[in-house]
Amino acid sequence: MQATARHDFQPRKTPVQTRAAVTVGAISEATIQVLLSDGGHRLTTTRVAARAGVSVGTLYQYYPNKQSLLFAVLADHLEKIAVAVETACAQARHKPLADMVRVVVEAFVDAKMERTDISLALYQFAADVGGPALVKRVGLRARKALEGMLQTAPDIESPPDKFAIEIMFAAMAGATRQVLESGASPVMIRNLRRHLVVLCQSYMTAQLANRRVEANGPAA
Amino acid sequence: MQATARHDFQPRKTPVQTRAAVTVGAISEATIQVLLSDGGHRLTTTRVAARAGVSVGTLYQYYPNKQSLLFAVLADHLEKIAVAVETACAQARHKPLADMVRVVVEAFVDAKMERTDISLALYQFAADVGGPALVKRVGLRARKALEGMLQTAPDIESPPDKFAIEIMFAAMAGATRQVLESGASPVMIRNLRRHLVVLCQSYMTAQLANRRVEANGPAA
DNA sequence: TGAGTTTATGAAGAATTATTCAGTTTTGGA
DNA sequence: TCCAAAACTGAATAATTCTTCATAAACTCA
Repeated sequence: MQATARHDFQPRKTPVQTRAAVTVGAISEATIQVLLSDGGHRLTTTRVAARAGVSVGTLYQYYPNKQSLLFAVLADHLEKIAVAVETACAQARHKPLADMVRVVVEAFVDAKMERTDISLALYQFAADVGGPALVKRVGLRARKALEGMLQTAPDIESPPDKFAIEIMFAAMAGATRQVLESGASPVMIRNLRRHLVVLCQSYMTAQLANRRVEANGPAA
Repeated sequence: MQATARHDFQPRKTPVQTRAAVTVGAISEATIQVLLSDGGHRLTTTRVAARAGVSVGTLYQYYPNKQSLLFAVLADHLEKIAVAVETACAQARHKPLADMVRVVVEAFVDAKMERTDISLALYQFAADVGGPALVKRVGLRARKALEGMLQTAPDIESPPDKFAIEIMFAAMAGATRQVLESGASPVMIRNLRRHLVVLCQSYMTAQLANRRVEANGPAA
């Protein structure tokens, strides 16, 4: 299969002519198509090329190996999630805590659900394809954005600490994934969106209250 | 690769002699070992057999194909999780709501973290190996146990509805997974355990309060 | 138009892998 | 001790799959 470096996730060359750009786009889309229709372990470079309407050779002209192809698609998807969260955080600055949480959670769930199929299909590759590093980086961006936003909340004394933010993000992302993977019905998804807001809001306030208690009198 | 039925997850035959039982155990253990040391896509039947100290033929005497091998290991792991949650639910009956939640969450996190490595390694196969069905079944068992326990809570008017329970479970399981996969430090894990209790507790009470408000005067 | 560059082709090569089965060894009871 | 059942062996088989490369087509712009 592969014998050389397995950390070569970078594209081999970038398209110059329009024709090539179209090709690369088609290959990307075909990757997702195959992933969805044929499943993870039937995704072969030949099949992707066929679905994209090009030959295998063409595929290898832009991606040095199969992994880099999946890496590109995964990176693309995660970028959208990150942008959605960052945008939401920017918009909700200086609003009350409850509003902040609602806006962010809804933005996240919506972004994730817009292409449920892709989220789902990509998860199974994350491990082999440099996904953990990507996921970690996106998580960091999201938490940074959250932190910045929360510091502008007018109705709390001091912003939540990093752990609380990390937990909230993990709960939000994890619960969404969990529900997705267990074959969520549309009803369930709508409920998820609503309940996840309540969950994050109540956790944030509870966490702040706890901290105040601990500060005033530990073990009291 | 495989050409016949791909839903044949059942073992081919069960050991009679002690020797065979030892062999099957060794194969199970070797599967995990290889999964951890070599990674998911380098897990081959030959490699597993070698690590177990037997020949490939022996492996195929008990498992009809590679998938059934992984299925068995996954089922084993999930069974432990399910039992942990059910036991916790049984123990916490008739206690106050907050205690119930704490006991269950801690039991879940502990069970999951006892063999962090296995949890992590197995997730990447869940999709291809009949995992979703297994996961769904375990989730159902867990939620059933939770529901039964919550009905005995002395300090609430009426037990939470099924959606709330489902969300709580998703948040608990999902957040744990999320933290695990992002390379959790021991400190982070300890914090997860503590914060997840707060998160679930506050969600449960908030959810109950919301329901009361909605019942008394919707859109007020 | 035409030379030079970019892009596309797809059969062939090299490796790997899941699975079988005919034959050998071991076991446990009569 | 002896033998039938159980367990084990591992080379061979039959598929797949990734990746390359020599060749051909398409495009750009002077």
